[in-house]
Amino acid sequence: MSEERYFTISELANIFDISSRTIRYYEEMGMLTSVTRESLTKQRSYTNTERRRLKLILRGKKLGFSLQEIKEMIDLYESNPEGKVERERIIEFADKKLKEIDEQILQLQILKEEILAHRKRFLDVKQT
Amino acid sequence: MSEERYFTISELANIFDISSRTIRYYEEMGMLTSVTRESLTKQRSYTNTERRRLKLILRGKKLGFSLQEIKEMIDLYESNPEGKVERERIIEFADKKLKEIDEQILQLQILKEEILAHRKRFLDVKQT
DNA sequence: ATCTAAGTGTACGTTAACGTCAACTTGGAG
DNA sequence: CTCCAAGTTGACGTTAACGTACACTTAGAT
Repeated sequence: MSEERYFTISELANIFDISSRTIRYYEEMGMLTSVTRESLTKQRSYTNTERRRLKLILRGKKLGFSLQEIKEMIDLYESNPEGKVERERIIEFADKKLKEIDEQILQLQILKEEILAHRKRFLDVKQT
Repeated sequence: MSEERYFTISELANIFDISSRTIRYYEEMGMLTSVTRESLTKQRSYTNTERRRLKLILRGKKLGFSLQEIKEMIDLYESNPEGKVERERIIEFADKKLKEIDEQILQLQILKEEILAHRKRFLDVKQT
């Protein structure tokens, strides 16, 4: 399953419709790690793994999370916890995030209802 | 039903756990209108209507919308459309927002599933 | 009337998340 | 080898959404 497909920075940028600068910025922030092939080259190269990470980051952004929050999630997501304490910390964090997400979904549903109600009021008014 | 309860700026700030500066900023942006009582006083006074608006704004923020987006929604929400064209524009806007919200809910559910799966993996590992 | 906590306008400061520009370096087509 | 589009590293610019500081003004308890 090891597809050794490599992406240049502008390829990734095009795929996700963002700028190269943005990708470099994410790397600068430690949210992305480019695979500089054997340090022979100075240009960045990305694998499918990075592609997926980028997708994760962008989804997080769309959902209103800050880059810092996203970084925290990804870091935990990819950490390999040694002891029991570490694992418990992760579980705890996950539960916290799940609660936040549920709350967010709930709020979105409320907003949705309100917009629907509002929309209906305008449909009802057939004549001025 | 006309409860003539008035709020000072810091009362509202305390209620929503934000700063007075933030409220003034929202007003400056045209998202909030203080009721300066008969222009006798120079201090702001808010009614329950403004309280609700503020709640709307803060919910929007929590959901990742920018103040500009929230302003657009509120403006449309409170506009009294004259003609048919105006009403249609509002319906259209509402439908667009509803789609966005549904998409956002979907993305949140996906994220939720991923976190749950990840969480499960750590629960499964009982012994190191 | 007075005093003080709360409010006001004005203005400059701050942080996140990039945009933009300049002065190079790199790599692949011809 | 030669070129040039694409990439790189700084560094400074920008915008949204407030924070903060200052020099007043206002309101309400005493």
